Amino acid sequence: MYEKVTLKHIADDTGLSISTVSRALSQTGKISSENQKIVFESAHRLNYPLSTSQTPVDLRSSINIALVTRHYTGEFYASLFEGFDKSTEGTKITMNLTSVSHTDKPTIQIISDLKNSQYDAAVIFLPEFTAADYMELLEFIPANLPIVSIAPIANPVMDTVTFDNYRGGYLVASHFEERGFKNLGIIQGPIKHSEAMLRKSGFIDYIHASDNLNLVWQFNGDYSFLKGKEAYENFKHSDVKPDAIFCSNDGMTLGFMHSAIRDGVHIPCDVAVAGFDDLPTCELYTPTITSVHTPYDILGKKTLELIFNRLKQSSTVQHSGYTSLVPVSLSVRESSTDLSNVFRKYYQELP
Amino acid sequence: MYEKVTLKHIADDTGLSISTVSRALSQTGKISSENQKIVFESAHRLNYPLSTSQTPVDLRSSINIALVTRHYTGEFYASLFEGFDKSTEGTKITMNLTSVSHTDKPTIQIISDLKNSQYDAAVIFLPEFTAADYMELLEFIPANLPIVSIAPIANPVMDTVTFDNYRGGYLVASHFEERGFKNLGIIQGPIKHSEAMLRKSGFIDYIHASDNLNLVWQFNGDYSFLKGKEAYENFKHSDVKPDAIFCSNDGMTLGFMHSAIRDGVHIPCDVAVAGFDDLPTCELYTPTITSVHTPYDILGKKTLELIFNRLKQSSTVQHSGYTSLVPVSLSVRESSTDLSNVFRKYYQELP
DNA sequence: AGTGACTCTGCAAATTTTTTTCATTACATT
DNA sequence: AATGTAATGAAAAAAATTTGCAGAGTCACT
Repeated sequence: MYEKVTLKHIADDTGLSISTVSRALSQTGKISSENQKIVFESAHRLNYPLSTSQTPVDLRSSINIALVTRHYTGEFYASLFEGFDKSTEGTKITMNLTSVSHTDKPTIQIISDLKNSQYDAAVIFLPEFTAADYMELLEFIPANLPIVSIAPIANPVMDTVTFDNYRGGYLVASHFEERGFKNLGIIQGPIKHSEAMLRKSGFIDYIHASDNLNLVWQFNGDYSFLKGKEAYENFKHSDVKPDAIFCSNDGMTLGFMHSAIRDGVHIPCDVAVAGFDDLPTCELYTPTITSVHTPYDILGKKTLELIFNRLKQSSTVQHSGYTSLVPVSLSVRESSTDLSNVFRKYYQELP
Repeated sequence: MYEKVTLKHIADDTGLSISTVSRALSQTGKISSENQKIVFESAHRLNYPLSTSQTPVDLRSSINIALVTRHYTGEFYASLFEGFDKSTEGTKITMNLTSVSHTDKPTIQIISDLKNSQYDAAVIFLPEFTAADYMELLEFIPANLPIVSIAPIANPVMDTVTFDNYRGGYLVASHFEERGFKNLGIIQGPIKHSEAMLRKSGFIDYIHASDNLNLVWQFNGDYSFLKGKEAYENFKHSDVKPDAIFCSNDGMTLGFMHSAIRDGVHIPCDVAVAGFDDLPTCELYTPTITSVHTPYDILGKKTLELIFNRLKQSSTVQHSGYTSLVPVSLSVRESSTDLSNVFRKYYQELP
């Protein structure tokens, strides 16, 4: 059995009197800020039961933020988390990855419970959430738990920080034009995902605005590797073949290329390819893959700034629905540029 | 300002008397187990300040376990976390990924602090930790915070659950022999990592025990993609060339293959390759990559079992240094088997 | 140097919260 | 029906926390 921790313990620990400790913890004025800091530090160290957020933000030794997502396999989530983690560098913020995949509890319940598990705020990435889900979430979460979404929604009901998906698609089309491709194709993401539609729109809008480009092939994907392979089969049997294809995410890019290469299709000579997400694999694959680069560390930095400000104001939480877009860029690689003989030799002298 | 939550609130909430609530929370006998459960549930819901682990394990609504690692980029960590998360399915355990990378705090400090952040236990994966580090860690961590390591150590001072790395290397050599390869090579991992040495030993011991096999080439790596590329350069200029190479992890496998393919080397015809970790990429690469499969979900399940038992005993924590090995298998793919013309066509008709 | 306004602190009293004692009830066993 | 046991609430006791008050510094101004 643990002995109960009381003000007396903290008083002994800090050398102050019980009254001073009490005043420090209950924040009823008349206390020097140094001593207040000392008392909170001691209270935390001795494990005095303080309900969450009883400690003012600037006196905390650390701020805990949960990153809530659904799936985890693959590089995408590793990159996402790494970006957030990197952006906590030099701050007293601690990021934690929390799962909503392998559990019976409803997602909204999990997020609401964060408050009781010493979390100060939550970043949610749940692209499959509908407007109704968001509304329900807003109702249930504790009022003093700031939440920021990093998945775009058509009609944002809470603060959102997300990549400029529209511009990503736009950049790809522009790059294809620059490279001299004329007939373009797209493997789009799930229709219900807002960001998939934005990527598509950016791509198509550029094509329509240009005199040189035509959209000649389209395929509905779901972001999975296997759908990418399916897309290739569709492409293979299509009458009109695009010169260049924009895949809405790298998972499908990899699937498409995997099948294509096995079929003797040369990328980019036969068909050029560009993806979205710029996963580490893009640089490691053969050929290396052109992809829209999404700087997770900047996304993280922006998001944490937003949360930090929200925590400081503390008072009323407004889920204003303000969206902030993080710019993306294009990492141009071999899969969309003319190859300077890189693979000419490859497998040539085989029997 | 939040109103302070007292026993009275819980009494009103549950319909019980203050005395009963007090008895339930302080666990001084004479209380029915149903009511105790009800009281704890209510206390949690109303956010009554309970210092961590004041609630007995079987009455908790959830158990929080932290997975502490250093790096995060790449699929390896995503797979690791996914495995753990999967193994919490159907339990009331919640896993969280915690970083020790991007922070000024010393690692040991972070782990010690977990107790204060409502964590009930920790799983640590810190391959670079030395015996001295582990000893120091054991001294500093709170006595009632069970810790299990999932990185092998030569002389384990705390409970360890890890893959059978030795057997992994052994399996690869055995597979190479079966395939008819004679002269083998190895790109080994960092000498300071215990598991890297085990992988190497398993591989080499099999070779020595066999009459058909010779070890003709060796390279010291560090698990990075770039070292894999370096390894290829070394291989390229080496006089004796192995028929088949075991790369101690998939990062280096990818680096080696990347350079080799660009140099017109055919894998597996010119040189066969097998890796370790069986990352998702192994199946997506061209050619697909043979690799030692490490079942993270089973590792997770084993680890969580261990922790759960430890939490139930609660009393004295013994860091017994008991090691438990999770079996690995070999995922055989194209990079080490004779290719049935898969790439014959590829790039053949280029000018 | 003296004065007053101010802040911060500790002691002790006041108040609140929690624990314990004790009587009562319900229910099972003999 | 008598006895024993466990669980509970009311009230008393104990413990913990907050508050009133006085004193000690500090600082600006005379």
